[in-house]
Amino acid sequence: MNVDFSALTTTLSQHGYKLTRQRRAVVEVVAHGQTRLSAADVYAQAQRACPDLGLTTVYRTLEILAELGAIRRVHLDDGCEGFAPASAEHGHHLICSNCKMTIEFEDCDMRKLLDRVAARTGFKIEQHWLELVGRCPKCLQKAAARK
Amino acid sequence: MNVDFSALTTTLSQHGYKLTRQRRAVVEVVAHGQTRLSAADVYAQAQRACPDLGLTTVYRTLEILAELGAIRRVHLDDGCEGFAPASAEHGHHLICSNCKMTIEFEDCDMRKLLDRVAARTGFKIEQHWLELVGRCPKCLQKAAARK
DNA sequence: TTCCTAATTGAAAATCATTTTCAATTAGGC
DNA sequence: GCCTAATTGAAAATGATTTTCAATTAGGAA
Repeated sequence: MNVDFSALTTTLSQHGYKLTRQRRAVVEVVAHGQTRLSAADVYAQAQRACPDLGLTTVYRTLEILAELGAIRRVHLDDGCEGFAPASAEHGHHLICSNCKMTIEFEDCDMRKLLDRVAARTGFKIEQHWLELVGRCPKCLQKAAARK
Repeated sequence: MNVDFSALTTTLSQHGYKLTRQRRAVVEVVAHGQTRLSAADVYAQAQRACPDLGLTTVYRTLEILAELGAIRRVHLDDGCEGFAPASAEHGHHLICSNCKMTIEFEDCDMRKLLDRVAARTGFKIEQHWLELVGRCPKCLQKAAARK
């Protein structure tokens, strides 16, 4: 489920990025992330390990990680951008609306739908963006225990 | 494909909203929209018919229309929020990455996928966000004619 | 190990999209 | 026509994000 810290730093290196303390701190947070995180979330957490980390660097690093495919942008209902770990080349996210826990899933299996819509509209479909929102097992349990 | 201006103003009325000149101008743009539009897009167009329209009112009106289900929020890759007409209770949008022309489609038919992911993860899935991006027939034709 | 330099940093400033404030205006019910 | 709650928009505020630029540093080369 999680992406590997070490694989990630290697990827950064291979793409010509220097491995600064700040970048390592950000990658650490992202690699162990179980929830979708905003830049502010990442900053708050990474700053504990790296107190001289600036928010600007968080934004920059997240941008690079997204470009490298290590994280994926997810839509947040409060307006700001979120990121979630991406271990798969092609995947989507399922997010708990309560605790924000995030799970990646790969097999969206949309071939049929895409073909159908394409055939009907004449479009050539190049991308699809899918995000699922619901309640995770834990939050469901909590809600049940509350009744 | 388009939502009806008149049905929209009636809906607004029925929900207790006054039909101001400004709101009419916004609804006019939205009702005839063939593309996904940002607030700024709507403002630029609606202002022609209603020169004393303020951007604030555009935002407010779009918000109301979204709440009433007349338009739907779509994800824009440039960061700001977009809106697209919604004539169906439940639908999604297909957007041309070139000209931004937007088509709504209803039959996302995701039952199977949702059930599969739910079964695997233990989540109770409540919402799904789906958006397709590609090239519309017109832009495809242009690109072909260019070769 | 040391040196060097291009890459990187972050505080401050800037930018951008959006929301709030509040006095002035107005839609529409009576 | 009157009245009032709803609505307006310019200005200000807000919050997320990006840019600027002098200072710092990662890591390759010697």
